[in-house]
Formats: sequence, structure tokens, C-alpha cells
Amino acid sequence: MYDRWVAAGYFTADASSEKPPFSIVLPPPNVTGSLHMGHALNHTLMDAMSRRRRMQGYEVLWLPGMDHAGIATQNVVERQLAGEGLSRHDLGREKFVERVWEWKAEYGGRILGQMKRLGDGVDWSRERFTMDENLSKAVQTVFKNFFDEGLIYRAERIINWCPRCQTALSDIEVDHNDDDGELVSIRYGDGDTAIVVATTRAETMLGDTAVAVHPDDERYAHLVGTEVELPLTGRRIPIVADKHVDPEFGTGAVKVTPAHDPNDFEIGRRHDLPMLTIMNERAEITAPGPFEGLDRFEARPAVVAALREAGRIVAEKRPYVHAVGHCSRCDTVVEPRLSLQWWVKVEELAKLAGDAVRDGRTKIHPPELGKRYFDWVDNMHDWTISRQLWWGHRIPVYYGPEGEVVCVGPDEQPPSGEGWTQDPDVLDTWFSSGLWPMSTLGWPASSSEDLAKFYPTSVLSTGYDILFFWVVRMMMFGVHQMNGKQPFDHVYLHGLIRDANGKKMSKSRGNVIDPLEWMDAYGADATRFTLARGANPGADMALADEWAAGSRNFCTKLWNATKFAMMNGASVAAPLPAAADLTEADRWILGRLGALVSEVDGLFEDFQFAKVAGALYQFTWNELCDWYLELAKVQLYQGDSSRVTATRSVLGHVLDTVLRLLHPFIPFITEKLWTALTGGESLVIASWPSPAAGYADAVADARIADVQKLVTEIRRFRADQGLKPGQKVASRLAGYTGGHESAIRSLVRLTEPAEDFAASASLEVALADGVVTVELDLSGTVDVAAERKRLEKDLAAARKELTQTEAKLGNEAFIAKAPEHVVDKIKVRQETAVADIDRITARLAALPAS
RNA sequence: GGGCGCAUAGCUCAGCGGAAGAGCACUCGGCUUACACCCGAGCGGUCGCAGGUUCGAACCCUGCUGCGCCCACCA
Repeated sequence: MYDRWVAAGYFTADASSEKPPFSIVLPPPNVTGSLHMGHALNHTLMDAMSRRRRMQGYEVLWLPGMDHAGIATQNVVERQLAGEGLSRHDLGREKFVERVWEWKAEYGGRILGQMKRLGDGVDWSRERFTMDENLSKAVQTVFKNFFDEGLIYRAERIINWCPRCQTALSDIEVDHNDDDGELVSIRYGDGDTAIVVATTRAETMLGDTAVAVHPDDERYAHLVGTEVELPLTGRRIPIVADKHVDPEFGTGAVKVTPAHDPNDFEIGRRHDLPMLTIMNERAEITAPGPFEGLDRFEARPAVVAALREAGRIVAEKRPYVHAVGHCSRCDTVVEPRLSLQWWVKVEELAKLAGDAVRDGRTKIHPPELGKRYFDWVDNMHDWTISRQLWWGHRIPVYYGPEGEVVCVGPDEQPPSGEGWTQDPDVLDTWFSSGLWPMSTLGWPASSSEDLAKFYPTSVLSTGYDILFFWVVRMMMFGVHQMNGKQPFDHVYLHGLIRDANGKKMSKSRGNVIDPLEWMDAYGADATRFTLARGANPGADMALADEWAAGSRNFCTKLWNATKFAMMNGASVAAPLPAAADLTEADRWILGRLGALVSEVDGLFEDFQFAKVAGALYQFTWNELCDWYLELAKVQLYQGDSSRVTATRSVLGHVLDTVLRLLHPFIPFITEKLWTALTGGESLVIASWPSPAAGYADAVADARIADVQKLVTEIRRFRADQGLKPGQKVASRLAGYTGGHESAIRSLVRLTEPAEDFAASASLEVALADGVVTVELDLSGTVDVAAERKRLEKDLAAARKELTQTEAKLGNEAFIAKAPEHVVDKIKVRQETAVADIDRITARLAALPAS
């Protein structure tokens, strides 16, 4: 079925169309990735939005693609090479990159096949990859533009360095965990000038170039400006005063290692301290001496031992939990490292990105999460964009023999001649994915039809967890490069998926639910519907097999209902009869259907997917199947031919509409059922329903509500009497004038009274316009004790109600201030309670003694 | 350390100023000619705790407790 949709071109967008545009770019999954629940959720919602818009007559583009995922992919291929006993250096850069492309061709993009399985209606003719020619051109163009405007610069700074991946990491590629460490106190200097510092990283003392204290700290005021001897090294280092130091912490004195700690780097800059690098890129000690060549974690105890030997440890090691940065890719402890990198200056860009949301060009749903967005854009640090990798967009900068630095634009020739070399680094993956909404639509070509038709995109849907990572970058790039035009009108943020106990899914916990397994077990439709039912904006959702089973049951229900209707001749061939020619049940369900369409539309516009799904579930099961189909049976089996024809038409129409409304969430089953029911080509290109006018009928609604109330009360009464559901009982419905008596009898198995009818039990049901007395001939089966028990329970409830309403109405302050409709409602409740008490009391009195 | 959010039926969640809701689970009764992946009936909650505002609070305010997430350069 999916292949037929694709082959028919339903998902292929036409940029020259006159229809209004609706566009979504798929957040590009990593080439190395495979479908997890988070994707399945996001894809379901994007698919639902775009299917609905397509049915509404929009020109829909849902653009798929993948991210080259620099570090992740390079790691995968390096691991593969390691299996062959090779490193990337054995191959050399060019061969290695070739190898990555081969890997991509063979193993990459597994997720694309999984997307088809889910039913994603994406435009495969426009599939993109961040390393495509045009996308690379976009990257180069932005780099050049930023370079020329001074928004990109090169500087030596402390960066997060992963000693295993051998590359710089941006802040967001570092995860902070609370790790156990040990705080060691070390005495620098001797005698009067001794000063004690505390550290968790003793090995870095080899690179200390100062000790810092707070300027107002009187304990050390006399030492500021003097020097102390740095143990183990023989070097003398100054004591400086810096406001960064917290006098309350530890001894109030800090060792300063400018080349290996971000804080110390800043102190070093302020005091013009030497930056002494004592570790190489593999985090091995390079300082000459006994520790040279040791890994940082070997060096730490070695240094401590040496210090102890020298009598420098003044306090025993103390356990200390502190936040430590880990590489988000390989979990290696990040080493702050002084290094020369390229940076994006974010201040101005972040302001542009913030303003676009502040002035409403881009709206964030749910709005509460907008605060987080501002927190981020208003406090952003400059962004390290160079990576010491081979897989990615190479930095388009060339260095000349005389120290020239030339940035080369996309259509320019690199400088040639002796001594020119290109920067070896590549750009952060987010640099290219940040351009995704523009670059995939053809930018920087100004003549791109896609760009003209589909930019700004309509909605960007993603989990709130990557609001900062990705959304903010797209906003910065988009607004800046497109003259203030935002990359998307709406940002919809869904929650994270958790397990049945609300715990985060993780491989180590072993509680991960694989959407592919769910699709095997319950089907793609049920998987999608489950996710949609849980999609409250910005709120996490807990998933368990039971939910999927429930959705599967719903799909089965829909299937059975449609099968039933078709078996009974449901059809859309003829137009719906005029309201006057329909029964009240018909008008009721059509009225409800119209209300449902409006409700669904409103909720969709507000991104309330869970509520859309809930409303459809409720209507289909509890109104259509539980009531209308049962009422329709009476017409189909007992009505005359015009009734039968009308009922078939209403059934056909209602199911036709329901299937259309459900199609965005449940595409496969609805397509199958709808084409069978209507003979139409495909639901994918069918029109979206509009609320049918002219059938809503308050009288019919009230009459059907009466039927529902009577039927429910009679069923309860029967159950209380211990009657089997199927057992037929003779009865009289005294005082019922609603016109649905035969339907009611059919639903609750009550036969017409025979000649020898003798009422042995009765039930009174209060309807809006009077009380109906249902008399049953139980011929001795009546359970008086059960009946008395039930009546006494009802009586107690009615008395409680009376007490409550009387108290309320006797409250003068309430009467004085409460709005009229509230007071009226309570008066009605009170009157009803009084009537109920009378009625029940009389019934109890009439009951034979047991 | 800072910020944000959540605490409502056994479970997962709606409701966000005017009588406590749904689905699942559970109990009871049913193979009633679409469906046992079903039908019908039922049980189940002082809406985290303590104050306050209001005629009225699950809903607004304050504090507390317990979770969760994001951000973060306290050695």
C-alpha cells in the first residue's frame, strides 16, 4: 500500500502549485541511526499534520533526509577499521573519507526503510543528506559570509577535548555527571609564606603558574604579590588576587593551571600568567620528569604519592562528589585543553534568534517552553565549530606561506602555489544541520522554486530536549541569512518517551521499547495511534504494552464496525437524505459528527494531538459503535425500505467521515476500509471533512439522551435483579412518549406486555420532561432484598444531595455573590433531590416485606 | 549552584475558580446474528503536606516535602 502511495506521487510536492504551501523538514536522523520510540512519535505527529493539510488542499512538502553526524559516524567506521587491525591514519584522510562513504552506501540510512514501515508520507524525490553538494555549498557560503562579517574567528582558548575521539567538543557535546572524586589538600611553600590549596586533579599541579586568593581575604592579604615554591618542580609561582576565588570554599586558596582549566585560563588571562601545557592530546603528561608519559589517571595517584613523600599533603584525601564533563559520544572524561579553534560569535545571532520568537514570527508550542528558549539564547557562549575529524565539511580556510589566512567562498578557487595549505579540521555537525530548512530547499541558489514556495517552513516538530541544540542554531542561521525570515512559523515540542513506570528508557536499564517490535506485534497503525494518544504538548509520556494493545483493539473495532456497516449495505453513493427524512438517531449522530469535526480541527490547530486522538476514540467507540450502530440495527432489521435506505446512507456517511478524520493517525487501515467503502482512489488525496451543517438538532439530541438514560437505568436495574443480559422480560413503559420505545425494548431485551401481564417490579426514571415508570413482569423472580438495598442506597444519596444543596442555598454570602446560572443549577439539583426522596420512599413502602 | 516543570482512582494521564473524569487494571454477569482484541453492570480518590485569598479552590498565592528535566567554570 505504501509503495502504491509513493508511486502515485501523492507525497511529491509541486513547487509550482497554486495551492497554499505547507512544509515540514524532517529533523535529520543520524546516518548511523535506527528508529527509536522518540522518532516514531515525532514522525507520527509530522505525518498526521502533513496528511491532514494535504487533505485540506495544501501543497504539502515533508522533506526527508539524514545528518552525516561527524563524530558518531567517524567512530563507527573507525571501529570497523579497528576490527581489521587498522586505524584511520593507516588509510590516510582521503581513503578514510572514501571508506565512510562506502559505509554509508552499505549500512547507512537503515532508518529510511523503517520510516516507510511507519507510513511516513515524505517526499522521497527530495531526500537530502547534509554532505550533498548543495548542502555543502550552503555550509561554505555561510562560513564565508560569517567570516567576512567577523562572526567567525579563530582563537586559542580552553576547549572541551575528548582524548579518545581526539577532537574538540562544543559545550552541548559534553554531559556533566556527578562523579566521585577526592579532594586533596597540598601545601605550597614553607614557613610563613606557606599556602594550602585543595584540588581534585592533583596531576595538574605540574602546570600551575600561580596560586589565587580572593582580593578581600585578609588571611592571605600579606602574601599577595609574593611567590611560593611549587612542590616537585622547583619552580616559583606568584600569589595573585582574583575575585573569582570563593573564600568560603576549602582553604580559600586555589591553584591556577591556565592551560588545563577554564576558570584558571580566565584568571591567567587577567593576570597575564604563563600558560603551561603539561598534557598532550591523548591526555598524557608531557612535563619533563618522573611523570612524563603517564596517562592523567595514572599520574594523579603518582603525583599525590610523590607529594606525600615530600611532606606536602596536609590533609587526608576526602571523598568529594563533583560535576565532571564526559564526551557525549564515548563517555570519556573530557579534558579541558588550551587549543586553537574556530569560533562563532553568537551574541548578535542569538539576539536575532531571540527576537524572532519575541515578536511572534516563530511561535513555540507549548508556550511555557518559550522561557527555556530565552534562557538559552540570552546566555549563549561562543560556539566552537572546528572539529579535529576527517568526516565532515572541511573548513574552507587556507593558510599561506607568509601567514596569510584566506577564506574561500563556494565559487572561488583556493589560492594555489607553494606553501598554501587548507585547514585540516572539519565543522561541527550542527553547523550543517543548522542550515537544514534553507539548504534542503535549495539555498543559496536564489532561483530555487522550493525555497520560494516552502520557506519559511510551517512547523518544526521535535522533542523539547533538542530545542537548544538544534532549533536555536537553525533560528540563528535562518534569521540572519534570510533577511530576518524565520526558518519556521511554529515550533512544536513534544515530550520524551518513558517506560510504563515513567522511567527514562535506556539501554543500560533494559527498559527500551523498540517501535519495530511494536509494529510487528500490534501493527504500524496501532503503534502510531498509541503515540498520538500520549502526545500532550511538552509533556513526557509513559508507554506500556497495554497501551499498544488498546490501540490495536481500537483498530479492530473500527474494522469490525466498517465491516458491519458494509455488510448491511452502507453506502456513500447517494447523497445524505435531508434532515426531515431521517430519524432522531440519525440526526443525533450526524450532529455529533459535525461537532467532532469542529473539535478535531480546533485541537489540531492547537497541536493537541492527544486530545484529537482521544476525541476520535471516544466518538468512534462510545457514540458510534455503542449507540448509533445498535440503534441503526433496529432500522436495518425492522424498518421499512425507505428507512433502510436512509440508514445505509447515514452509516456510509458517518464512517466515511470518521475514516477521513482518523487517517492522519491510522493511515493503513483507514485507507483499506475507505477505498472498500467508497470505491474512491485513495484516502491520502481525499478531502478533509468540513462540519456538516443542517443536521444538528437539539430535540433529537435530548430524545437520544433520554434513550441512553432509560437504557442504562434499565440495564442496571436488570443487573441488580440478577437477570441475565439476554433474558427476555415482559414490560410496560408507562409515561414514555419519546418515540423510541421499540429501540429501547430491543436494546434491553424487554418484550411487549402479554395479556396476563402482571407487574412485579418497577423502576422510575426521571427524564427531562417527566418520569417514566418501567414495569417488569418478573413472575416471581424479583429479588426483594436486592431491590430494597438498591433503593436505600439511592435514598441515602438523594438525602445527602438535599443536605448539600440546602446548605449551599442557605448561605447568604453565596447567594449574594454567585452568578445566577450557578444558583439556578443548584436549585434544580435540590428540586430533583426532593422529588427523588418522595419517589424512592414511596417505592420502599410499596415493597413487599422480605 | 541556578532555572523550569510535575505531584489527581492500583497504573498512565486529562481537568486548571463553580456538583471529582478517561483509558488500563480489578469485581460481577454475558459466546445478545460487526467485534470475547467483545458486550453490559460495578468497585475505586479528604486532587502530596501546611497555611492564605474567595461566597466557593484540584484549579490562584506563600511555605514545605518528594520526584523529573535543563543549564552550570566553585578548585
